[in-house]
Order: sequence, then structure tokens, then C-alpha cells
Amino acid sequence: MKRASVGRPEVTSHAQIEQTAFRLFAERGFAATTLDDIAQALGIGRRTIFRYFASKNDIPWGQFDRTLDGFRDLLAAMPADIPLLAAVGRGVVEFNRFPADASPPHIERMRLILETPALQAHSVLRYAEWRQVIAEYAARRLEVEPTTLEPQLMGQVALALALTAYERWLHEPDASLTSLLEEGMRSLLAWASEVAAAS
Amino acid sequence: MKRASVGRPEVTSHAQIEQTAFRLFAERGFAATTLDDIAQALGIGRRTIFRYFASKNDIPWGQFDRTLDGFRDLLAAMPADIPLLAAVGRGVVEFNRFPADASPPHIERMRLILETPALQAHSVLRYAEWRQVIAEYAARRLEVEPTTLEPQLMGQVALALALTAYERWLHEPDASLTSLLEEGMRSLLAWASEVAAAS
DNA sequence: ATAATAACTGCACTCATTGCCAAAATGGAA
DNA sequence: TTCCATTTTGGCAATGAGTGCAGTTATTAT
Repeated sequence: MKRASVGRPEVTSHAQIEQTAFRLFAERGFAATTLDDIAQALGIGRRTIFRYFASKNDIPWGQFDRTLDGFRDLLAAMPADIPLLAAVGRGVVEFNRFPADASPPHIERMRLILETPALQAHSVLRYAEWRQVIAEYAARRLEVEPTTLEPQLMGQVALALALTAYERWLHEPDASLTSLLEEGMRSLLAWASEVAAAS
Repeated sequence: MKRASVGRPEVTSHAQIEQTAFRLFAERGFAATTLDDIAQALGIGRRTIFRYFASKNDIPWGQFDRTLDGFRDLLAAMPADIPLLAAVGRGVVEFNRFPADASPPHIERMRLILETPALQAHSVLRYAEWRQVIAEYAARRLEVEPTTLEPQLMGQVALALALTAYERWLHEPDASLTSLLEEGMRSLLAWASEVAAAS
């Protein structure tokens, strides 16, 4: 990752490939854009793309790994005196908060990921890493192993909430992601209290 | 789908392909088994497999479409006087109830799906149909459109519960899927009531 | 026997992905 | 300047999934 002082310099970068790829995806669609197209548009070899991204499906995710570290820190900084579900809920909201002006590229990224079947499928593998971050936080608070039922469930439920909010957001870009997430959490709590009241 | 009275008879069946494929998957692994291998083992053309399954990834799912109809009926028959979340929870439990003796092939199927990265990814597309069944049920009860936030969230949360239970079940085959699902639901309700008590 | 029908399957092609390795580019050393 | 170590690039070949096309094959109906 660090810039080598010796050796042949890199001809391109993750960001450059990503940018060109997104332009082509927007023009012709994800499936109709071949890696050859992208390589040719960049003036590099097709083989070189694989030195920057593990697969075509990984291109839209770009920097997700780094983003995950921020999420971990964010959760760790959450006050321990609020209920677990509230802490995770707040963490998810904070994680997905960003200025409305900076959204356009982010909207495009998420739209591509959520609307392209091949990417919907591939993304599960990324989501698993995200869930793991939550499972580890929950496990710490519950003092159990991260692989046990409760931490895993918390990760899955948080993902359920986030995915639902994102999908609505794409259909209704005026609504803020934040309020959709909060609305989802309210619904979840309301359903649970119905059950509690009935039993 | 109906047996044609005229024309060349089918040389194989979904079940036959599925069975042979599973045997080879078990022997060499999913990725290492090519469609040519499966076709050859069956003595049919590779091309013919595509007349029965849309893709290699679809083979492990076999009859899921038909299963989904049963799930729809099951939810529709759920009493309307119990809370929505309880009804969905009970529906999911019932849907996944099956005799412990009949499990072995089902375990193998789920293990393959849940442990093979390519299948984990592909399965999202199947899960989406499953979630849709729940979303439609929830929408009917809530008297809103199935595409709105609440029904969609209910589908996602139910899937979160089911996936968590299945994953635990694979690691701990002695535990019944039913009790894992119920344990998950109890955890979810407990977390929600913590939040309710704190606010 | 012939026709109609429905399924099977070989052929050729596209495209993602991977292993292998020679070529290219650069800073530093001799 | 020339040579060397280092690092990246990218061509080549091979594998395997997926797809359109067209000819072949097995049955039933006339």
C-alpha cells in the first residue's frame, strides 16, 4: 500500500479505475460493461485491473474496508449505559449519516449495488464483514462469544434495518436516510411492545 | 411443467440432476465440480442441465419455488388477532419445522448453501422472494403497500432471525431449529423491552 | 409411413477469472 | 553512464459458466 521508492511506478489507482468504471456502468449498465471496456478506456491492460480489484463485482465497493474501521471505532465509543439495541441502532444511524450535498456519488454507488442483481448477490460477502463488527460489539457487551446466537442476531437485525432504509431511500431520495432508519427502529420497537402487551 | 403426451420424453429430471450434483459436491466440493462433470456422471449433455436449472448456483435450491407457496398459505392461515410480529415469528417457526429424521438431506442442503461463498451470495436472490411473501402478509395486515418501509422491514427482520438460527444450527446440530428460532425471538423482544424501559 | 411435437445436445462464442512469466520503468550503486 | 534490484505491468493461454442457434432424436397422432 505504501508508495515504493523503487520499482516501476503504478500506472493507475483504485480511485481512477473506480471512476472510469462508474462512468461506463452509468452509460451502458453494469452487465454490458466488460473489463476490456474499462481497461481500454483507461489505456491499461485488462490483467492490471485484477491487481487492484479482486473481481468486477468488487469495483463498486472500493474503499469499504477502511470504512469498516471507522464503524468499529464509532461503536466502541458508544455509551455503555444505554440499552444494547439502542446503542447499535444509534451506531447504525451515525455510521450512515453524511452531508446531503456529498450524497450524489454515494447515492449512485448504493443504487448500483442495490439494483444490480449480480452486485446484490456479491454484496452479502461484504455485509458479512459489517455484521461481524456489530457482533463483536454485542458480544463484548453481553460477555459472550461473538459466534453465539445473540451477537449474530444483533448483526443480522441491524443489517435488516439498514438495508430496508437504504432501499426505501433509493425509491424516495427526498427522505433522509437517518429518518428512515429511525422510523424503522420505531416500528421494530412498536411491534415488540405489541407482543409484550399481548402475552 | 405438465407431462406432455407428445414429443420426445425427458431424459432426466430436476431431482435426478440435484441428486447427482449433490453427490459430486460432497465428493469434490462445489467449486471443483464442473457442469461437465455433472453432465457426464448423468450421461446427458451439459447443455441439457441448463434446461432444468438456470445456473449452477440454482441447483442446490431445487424446489424452493413450490416451498414458497406453502409458506404463503401458512401465513395466510395465521390468526389475525395475535400481534403481527408474533404471527410472522410463528409462521417462520412453522415453516422451518420438520421431523428430525427427515433432516439429514435438508442439513446437507443448508450446509452447502450457507458454507459455500458462491452460494451464500447467490442465495440473496432467493431470500428476496421469501421476504416478499412476508412483506405481502404484513402489508395486508397493516393495510399499506408491500413496498413501504414497514412490510419490507418485517421481511428483512424475519430473514435475519431465520438466517441466524440456521447458522447456529449448523454449528450445533443437536439444538432444534425451532428452539433456536424461538430463542432468537425472545432475545429480540428482550432487547426491545430494555429500550422501552429506558426511554 | 408420415407429420407434428417436444426435448436433447453439439458448436461456437462471450466473458470473468487465474497462473505464469517476460517486459518495462525506476532509483540507487558501481 | 551502465548495471542491478525491485516492483508493476500486461500479454498469453487455459478453465469454466452461461447463451444463442440449429440440427438431431424420440414419441404420439393421423
